[in-house]
Amino acid sequence: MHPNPKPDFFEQVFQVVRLIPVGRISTYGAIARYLGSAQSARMVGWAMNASHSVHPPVPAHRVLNRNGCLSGKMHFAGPQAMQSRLEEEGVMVVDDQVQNFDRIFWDPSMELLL
DNA sequence: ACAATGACTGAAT
DNA sequence: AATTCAGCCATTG
Repeated sequence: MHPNPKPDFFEQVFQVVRLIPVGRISTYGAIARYLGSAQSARMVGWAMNASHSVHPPVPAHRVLNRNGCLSGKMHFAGPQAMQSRLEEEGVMVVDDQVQNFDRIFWDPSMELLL
């Protein structure tokens, strides 16, 4: 990879995602909003796409779209990798949709007041 | 430098 | 309630 011209945004995304507790999930939009770019949800997704080779690891499987569905599962090692990881953490997934979405939703701008 | 793309979202239909 | 439209902006061709 080339030197980081502006890795700030990605790095901030990684930081926040790493704070999502086990057994909880968040969304692209919520993270984007927390970072001040409410309309940059797509960039959060793009950051996740780049998060595989990042250290320390980023729990990208805990980031879903606003409907609570595993929109990014295709980008993991296997087609079921994302769901498996979530289920290992106690998150129930049915038909690519997380269950009890409202209950386990972790919103950084609400939970992570600074 | 311009056009297209995407792990999205909120508004409009 | 479900589907479509249009913005969003970093990255890539």
